[in-house]
Amino acid sequence: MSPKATCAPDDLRSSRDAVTLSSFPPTLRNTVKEAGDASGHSSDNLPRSSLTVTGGGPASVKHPKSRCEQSGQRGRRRMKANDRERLRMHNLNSALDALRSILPALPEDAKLTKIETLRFARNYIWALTETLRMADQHGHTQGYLASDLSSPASVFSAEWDSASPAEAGYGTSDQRNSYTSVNEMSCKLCTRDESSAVPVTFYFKCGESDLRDTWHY
DNA sequence: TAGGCCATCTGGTCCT
DNA sequence: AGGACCAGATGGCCTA
Repeated sequence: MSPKATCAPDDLRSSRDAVTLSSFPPTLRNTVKEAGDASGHSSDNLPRSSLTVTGGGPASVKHPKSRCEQSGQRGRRRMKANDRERLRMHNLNSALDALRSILPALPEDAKLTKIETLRFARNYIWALTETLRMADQHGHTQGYLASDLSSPASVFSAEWDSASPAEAGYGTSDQRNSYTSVNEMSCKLCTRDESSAVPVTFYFKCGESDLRDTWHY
């Protein structure tokens, strides 16, 4: 009942070798680049320490010399490294925002956390892949998929549901709560052309679950 | 108030 | 040598 992905999506670990801008589609790549050029000053990721020094971490304990106290070449190198690291994290957050933006629309005020975004994206990609595979099996690939494949959003409509039918009890008045606390997200994918469409509804989770927990109709 | 999430600082490691 | 990446630690903010 629970189809397993043919690929191995479990390894979400990114590495400097695997994740590069060139690995993104042009549109997303541009988005990421723009975010980088903008120093990651998105509304959600305003650098908190651009003007004030916060955090400091264990280093402030283990290494009494703070940012302000460090002097000389060592201090300058450290400050440059901090700036680079800050920008790197801003770029990473911008990329995550770009990823959120291409995922199926969420209810208002239901912004996914970082880990939820990654997990949900993985499952969403898997669901799209399965949909294509099933459409191909039914011989419906030629007509509508070929022309729209570059734009999944135009091929599929996605409807959010607070919970799967089997777990309808999870629904609460608080959408955000129902999505994140319960750790359940479901997405119904339908092809646009109902006549030739393969009706597929996926329900999957954004929590720490294996794709084996994903099921479809 | 506890717990989750996040931004930041920092030193270590690897790569160019 | 310098930059990129990573993980650990810490404090701030928010919510239940």
